[in-house]
Amino acid sequence: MRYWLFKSEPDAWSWDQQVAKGDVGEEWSGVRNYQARNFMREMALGDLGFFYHSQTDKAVVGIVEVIATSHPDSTSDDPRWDCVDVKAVEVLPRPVTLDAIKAREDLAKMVLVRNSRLSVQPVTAEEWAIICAMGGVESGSDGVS
DNA sequence: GCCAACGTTGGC
DNA sequence: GCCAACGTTGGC
Repeated sequence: MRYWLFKSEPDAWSWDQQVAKGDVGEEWSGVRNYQARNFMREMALGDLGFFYHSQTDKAVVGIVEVIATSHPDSTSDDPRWDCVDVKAVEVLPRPVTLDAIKAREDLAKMVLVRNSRLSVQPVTAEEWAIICAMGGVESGSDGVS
């Protein structure tokens, strides 16, 4: 079981829209970057990810779960592009801002900090636990089914 | 709205 | 296969 981070502009696809989809979830479509696509191809059912709002928010706002492994992106005719499906699992009681993340020594190596442009990225178990704690998520690394 | 960083494209 | 040009992303 691995951890990830999905980045979205709230204007394009917001956490609220994700929540509104419920357990049906939604394709994480529109990724046109090989690195990001390759990470999605590595994802397994039940993997968890942070939902990050870029631009106006710049904060981790929720947790999603992978509910379909990599498949062709329905929004592209180009067979190169795949994506997974995710569903909203839990909102962060307190969103964790980019500023707060950057302020922490133990999160300095996060991809979010180091390569801000990558839209789908891996998160270590340590980083996951720290951000869950910062966000006020009780369950942390387990039990969010 | 600007600009830096980065990825992709296309000419050679 | 290199590299310049260009487009896009995202923080500020």
